[in-house]
Formats: sequence, C-alpha cells, structure tokens
Amino acid sequence: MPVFVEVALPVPMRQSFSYQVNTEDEHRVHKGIRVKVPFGRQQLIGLVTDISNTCSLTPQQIKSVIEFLDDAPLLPDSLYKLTHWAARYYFCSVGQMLSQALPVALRKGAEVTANSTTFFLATPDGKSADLDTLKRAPAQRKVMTLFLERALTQEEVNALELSKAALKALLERGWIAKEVRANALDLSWREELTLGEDPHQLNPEQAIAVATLNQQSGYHCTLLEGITGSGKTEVYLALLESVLKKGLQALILVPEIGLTPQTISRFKHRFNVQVAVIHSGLTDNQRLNAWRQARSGEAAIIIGTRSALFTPMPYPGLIILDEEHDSSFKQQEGVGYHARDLAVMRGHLEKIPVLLGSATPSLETLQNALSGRYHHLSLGQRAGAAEKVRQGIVDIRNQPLKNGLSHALLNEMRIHLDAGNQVLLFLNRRGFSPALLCHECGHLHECDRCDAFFTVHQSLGEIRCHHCGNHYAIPRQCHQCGSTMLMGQGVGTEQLAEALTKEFPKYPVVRIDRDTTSRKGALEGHLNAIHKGEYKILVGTQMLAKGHHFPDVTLVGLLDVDGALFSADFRAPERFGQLYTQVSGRAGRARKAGTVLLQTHQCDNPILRELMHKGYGEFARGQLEERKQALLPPAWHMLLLRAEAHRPEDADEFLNQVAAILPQNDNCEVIGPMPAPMDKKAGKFRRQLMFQTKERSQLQHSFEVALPQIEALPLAKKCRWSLDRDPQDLL
DNA sequence: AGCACGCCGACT
DNA sequence: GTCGGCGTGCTC
Repeated sequence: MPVFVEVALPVPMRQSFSYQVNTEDEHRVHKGIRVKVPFGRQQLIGLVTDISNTCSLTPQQIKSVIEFLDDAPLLPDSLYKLTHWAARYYFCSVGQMLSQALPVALRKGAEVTANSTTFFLATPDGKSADLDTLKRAPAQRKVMTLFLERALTQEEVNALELSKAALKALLERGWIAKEVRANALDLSWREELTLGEDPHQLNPEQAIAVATLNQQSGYHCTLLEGITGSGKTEVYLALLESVLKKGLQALILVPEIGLTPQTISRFKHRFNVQVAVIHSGLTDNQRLNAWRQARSGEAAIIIGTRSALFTPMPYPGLIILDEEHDSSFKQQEGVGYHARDLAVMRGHLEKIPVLLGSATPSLETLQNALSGRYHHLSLGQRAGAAEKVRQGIVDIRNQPLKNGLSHALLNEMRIHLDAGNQVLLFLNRRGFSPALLCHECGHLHECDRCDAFFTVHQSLGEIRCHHCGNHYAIPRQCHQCGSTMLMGQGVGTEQLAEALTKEFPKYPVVRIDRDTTSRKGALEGHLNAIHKGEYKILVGTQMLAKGHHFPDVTLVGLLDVDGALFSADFRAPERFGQLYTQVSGRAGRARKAGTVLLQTHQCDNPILRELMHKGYGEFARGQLEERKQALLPPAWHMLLLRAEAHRPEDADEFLNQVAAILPQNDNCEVIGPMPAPMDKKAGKFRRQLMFQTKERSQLQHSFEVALPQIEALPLAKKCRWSLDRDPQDLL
C-alpha cells in the first residue's frame, strides 16, 4: 500500500501539501518530523502533519519526499497542539504558523541537537607564555588575557566579537587551541538549585502574592496588577525559585523594548542556572543554540520576546508574561498571533500556571480577571493616580500654538530647563488618525449615526465614520461655532524637534522614534547620552515611556492628547491611559518633584478627568463598560480583513463580495468596506472590512465556512489581502 | 514567499 | 540590439 504524507511548508498559503513516500523510506515516517521536499523549482523543508494511505491528487501531480531529517518529532506534543490550535484560530496553515514558531536554522535543515561544541582554550605553552612579548600586539594580548581566565566556546567568541586576526595569530603561535568536545547533558540544576544571591525580603503584599501563587498546581492564569515600582520582579523571582526547586523550567516573556541587559542579569544573578535568551536581534545560529538549550532542559530559565513563546521545554513549570498590555506581544506582519493569548493556551496544554503582570492591564486581561476566568492579585494598590506628581491640563482652545506647543507649556519648559533639569515631550503618533477638530471651540465632528468621531481623509477630501462607514465631504466651517479654523492634521516628531531647536538654542534636543533608532544600538546610544545629560529636551513616541528611567526629567508634556482620545482606533483611549500612567510614574522619580502637563482642546473630557483623578484602574473599568456598549473587543470579537489593490474599485468590490458572504444578524455584524485610515500607501489603495461577533465560537465557525468561498472569488487573486484576528489597531 | 515567464523603456 | 523594471501565475 502506498504511503502519503501531508507536509506543512513555510509558504504563505492556507494549505498543506501531499507527497508520496518511497517504499524503502516508509519506516522513517512519523508525525512531527522534518522532511525535505521538492516544491516548484525549489526544495523546502517542512513538517509532517499527517500520514495516510490515500491521496486525492492524481499520480502526475504528486512528488516524492527527498529526505527525512529527524528520527523523532521536533516539538513536544503540547507545542504541536498549540501550533495546530493557533493555525485554526488565526485562519492560517500550520506551515505559516510554524514558520513563525521554529528557528530559521531548523527550517534550513540544521541538526536538532548539537552533538559537540567547539572550544578555544589556552595551551600549556600559552599558559606559561610571557604576555609582555605581546606588547606590540595589543589585540592579541587582550584576547589572550581572556583565554587565560577560562576556555570559551565558539559561540562566546563570536558573541564577544573578538578580533579574528588576533585569534588566528594566537592559534598559529600555539598559545591557544581549538578543541571539539562531545556534549554531555548537564541537568544538575534539577537536582540541586543554588542561589547566586540571597532573596530579598518580600513585603507583606508580595509575600501574600507569592504564597497564593505557590499554592496553585496545574493550569491557572493570574493577573498580577502592580503599580510601577511595586516590585513585580521580586514576585517573579520568588516564584521562579520554587519552580526551579521542583526541577521545572520557566518561560519569561517580555516586551521587545524590555529585554535589556539589566533585565537579563537580574535573573542570571539570582540563580546559578543556565538562562537561554531569545530575541529578534540574534543570528540564526545563536537563536538555534538558545532553542537547543531550552529543548534539552539545560536552560532552566528561558527569557525572550514574542517568538520565544514557541520554545520547547521538556520540564515545563511556569510561564510569566511581563507588561502583558504591551502591544509588541501581537505579531504585526504575517500571521498576527498574540503571544499573550497563546501563552495562556500553552499553559492550558502544558497544565502549568501562567502569570500576567502589568501596572496597566489590557482590557482583555482585565475582563478575564474581573469575570473570574483569571485570578487577580494586586500590589501597591493606592487610590488615585501617582500622587507625588503634579498633574496639569493646558486648555489650548483658541490658543496660538507654535508647532503644536502652547505658551503655557513653553513657559513651564523654560522654568525646568533653566533649573538644570530635563524635559520630556511625548507625541503619540501611534494610533494617530486625525479627527476633525475646531481649534476655536474644541468641537469635534461626530457621526450622526454613531457615538464616534469622524476621521479625516485628506487625500479623499472626506470625513468618515469608522464605525458605520457614514461619510461626508470635509466641512469648511465648524458645525458648532462656524469657525473656519478646523484642524485635521497634527505635528510630527521631526517637525517638533526642529522647532524646539530654534526655540531653545541653548538646550540640545534629541528625538527618539522609530526613524532615529532603527539602526542597531542607536537607542542605547541615545539613552546613554540622555543619562549623561548631553541632551536637555527629549522628544519621542511611546518608545521613550517604556521602562527607561530618566532621573533628571522633571517635566513631561503630552502634546497629542486629542489625537489619542478621538482616534478612529477604538484602543486609543486605553493606550493613552497606559501611557499616561507610565509617564506619571516616570516624572521626577529621584528626589526631584515631577510635573506632567497635558495639552488638550477637551479639558472637561470625562475620560481624562477620570484617569487623572481616579487612576488607571477605575478608568479601565469605565472603558470596559464603553466597549460593551459599543460592541467592541473584548466584549465582542473582531476579525479585520484588509485588501490592497492598484485600483481602489477592485479592493472595494472584493470586500463587498466578502461582506455578502458573511452572515449578518443580531450576533454578527459586518462593517465596511471602508478606506483604511491611511488609505493610500505606496500607490496602492487600502480598504478594510470588519467582522464582529458576540461569541468567539461564532466568529470561528462563520469564518471557517466563509473562507473557502472568499478564496474562490475571482477578485481574491486581483488584490493582496490579509486577515487580522483580534486586531491591535485599525490603522 | 520565491521563482520564472513575459512584455515595455533607456543604455553599451 | 539587450538589460532590467515589476505585473502575474504557480507551487503537492
């Protein structure tokens, strides 16, 4: 009987591919192993997802497996299940999901386990050599000094970026030698755990949290809500200790920006165990190495960003996701999976506890905590927002603005700068979409059919409601006061930094945003310069808010509050609340009193009032209620379809046909198609369609039925389209 | 995603 | 005359 296999390949197609297995290879076939197969004119490596004796394709269509790369499944059963679950949830193929989940090196055919490690070590000659003979070769001398301390692996040598030439010279001299040693698996940490430092004394709150969490067994998900500086990390460390003592591994996920050397060393110093670090900056081989350490069980702690979620652990014990509200946990391109949601599912499948930590929890997690699905623990909960900070609102209605800056703010800046302090200005560009605002009276143009604001589409000359699709031409006058001073566009960071340089020539300005920090190490460099006081005025986006401490900053200004509060993006107020809470905790942390100033046209805005006076907790609960009223996530479930075409009609027509396929009733609604807020990008026109349902299962079921029909539409091939389940932003 | 085929503009 | 631009189509 012939044997066929289904293979999940790393190609962006929602399907698997069938191959035949040659008779002599049949004994090598197992689910979950890697195979090399012919694919078009290329050869690819994929994972066997199924084995059967029948195949619906004709013999001419089918090709044979070229090679079997593994003897046993690559992933533990729980991760295999997680991948399948995620593929179904995000409406993609297992192959697409795996291409995110597996280290690139494994997709290129690397061995799963390293059998040997290459070491460089000092030879007896080298040890007895006189270093002074290297006086004229400082590079060699430096390298040699390192090797006299201990042997280094090839990996370490690469990571330290030692001079290749010096290394070669020393090898030729015979002072150091290369040695390949067979790997012995060292799992001693599972038998006896030693601490690198004494644990800190926990305060009563922390102790209660740790005790509560330690009582749990099997799957549990807990939200640890702890204000900035309340010592969440100390709770993590105490928890890790008890998990590691049981001989179990822990996975720690942190936001992209949070994986600093300081964070890593905090964990490394406490426990004498191997820590595998996984982040996007690693080379393919470094990443593979960390993955192997985790998979073998040698690494007791795995710490990483989003993609580290898929790291296998033979002895799983705990998953911690820090700053769970951070949007970097949601993948933005390709399969848009959310590491937080998948971490919870992984905890389920592995039967281990999951801990979500944040000072400003996402509404999704808050809802689960309030409904009892998750446990809820609090640290340092105080009434009101950060008390030590002076909060102020600058009403900028009808005020002359200089590049987005009011007189009041400029004056305050001057006071703080002249006192020798630093000033931090935030421009919340992310999630920015212009509402139509009257600069004279502060009136915001609102949709007559929804409780939502219009979004300005400068290129189309129209204003449009992104909740119902209602649209009009851009009005020339304010509907409330008749003024013609209508604003639709804000200022950018670049323009602002330029203006500030002119306004305060004595005080150097630095701009921190995606553009100025894209180069590797650029952010670190800027931050160091800020700490040294080389810059006095700091201009930036959210990037600056996260986890960085600037002890000399005493004034924080938020300029684009209106944009954040009235964006077409329904998550904008939530994000603003998180940002505001973070920066309030930032200003004047060291002995110096801090001030936070908000510029807004809406100084009576209830959201703003609530946030400033009652703090994030109350604010977030209010927001949750609003989402329920508006049938938005997390109350309802959302799937966003984006389409892009050279001709806007194609994208529109395609989405119209999709809309006709999708069910619409009391529990399901379809909104759009409508232009994406950034409707024209690189000469292509972008349109989007929202599908929302009351129940999660309903979205799953309805769309599983609709998807084959959508793919069969002739227009589906004419435009580039993609799906985003639980979208983070609609922009 | 790759990779090939295919059909139009500025260069040795 | 061709090199190369990227539109379109296919991959078990």
